[in-house]
Amino acid sequence: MVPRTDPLTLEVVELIGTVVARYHEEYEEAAAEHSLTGAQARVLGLLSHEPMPMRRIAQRLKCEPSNVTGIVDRLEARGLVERRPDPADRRVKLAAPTDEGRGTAARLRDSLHFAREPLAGLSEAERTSLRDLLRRMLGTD
Amino acid sequence: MVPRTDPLTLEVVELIGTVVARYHEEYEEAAAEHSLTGAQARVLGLLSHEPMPMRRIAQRLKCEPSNVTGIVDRLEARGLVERRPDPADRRVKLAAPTDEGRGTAARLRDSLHFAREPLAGLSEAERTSLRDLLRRMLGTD
DNA sequence: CAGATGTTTCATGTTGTCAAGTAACTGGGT
DNA sequence: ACCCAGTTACTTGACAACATGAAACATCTG
Repeated sequence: MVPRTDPLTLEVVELIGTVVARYHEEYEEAAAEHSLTGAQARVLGLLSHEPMPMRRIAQRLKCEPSNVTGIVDRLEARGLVERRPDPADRRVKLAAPTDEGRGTAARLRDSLHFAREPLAGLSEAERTSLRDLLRRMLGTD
Repeated sequence: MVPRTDPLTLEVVELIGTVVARYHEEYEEAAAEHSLTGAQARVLGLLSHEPMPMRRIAQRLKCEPSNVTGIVDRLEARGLVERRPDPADRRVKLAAPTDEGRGTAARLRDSLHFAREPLAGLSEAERTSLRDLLRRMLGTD
């Protein structure tokens, strides 16, 4: 019943685990530099692309909507995000970044060095190859 | 000031973000199947390799030692882990998995499908290539 | 003995779930 | 057109887990 996993696959899995760990570390660190928690940074990053209803944020974060209420509350209290009515549906509240929120999101993105610097060590051909392999792994092809 | 990032690199970074998200999802899901939280599963996994002092667990998890106290408390309350004195230093408590804890850890590892199934779609040459690229990215070479 | 180290406890804040409540939309049936 | 039942969006409240920081305690080290 135990799936047979050859050493090569195991090594790749372990490498991915390391990538995941490092990515998280750097993400939290970058968020902390802007006095944000990881969850707050993720939401702000989402909203900086486009405003969206609370419900949609919850779907993206894969958590309960009631949880999003609190996170947006805290972002709103700090003036980084605001709630707007949705003209098409009065039940809906659209969360949108303020100007300051947009600025913070941009600075946050820039301080997210991960994978950008390490990737610089790879040639363009290698990066293309890495992209294709990751795509296939994720079934994004 | 903004580091120039070509579209290819950006895409790779985004793909890695997706990998990270999916990895976490599956990890939490696998943990939940055994009625564990993510943090508890991580600690149990750590200890299943070898017992270690609380302090070391905190270093591995990159959190405060006082946090580990609570996580190990909950694992101990469920009979998955026990605290033993360290014969060499009476201040230290070694956390070690019980037999049941070892079993749970093993079942947990087996239910961690991530990357194993997706990787099956790659040929051996491709997996080797992916391994080498990840190694170089991580500076593990 | 003085200082450093390992663990716990306490206070506090954030994230997460679930259940209940309110407001607003939707699709019948009359 | 109207109303009503059911659904959907969001919030609130209770509660558990996770996380930090400060303070307490026992123990080690020089």
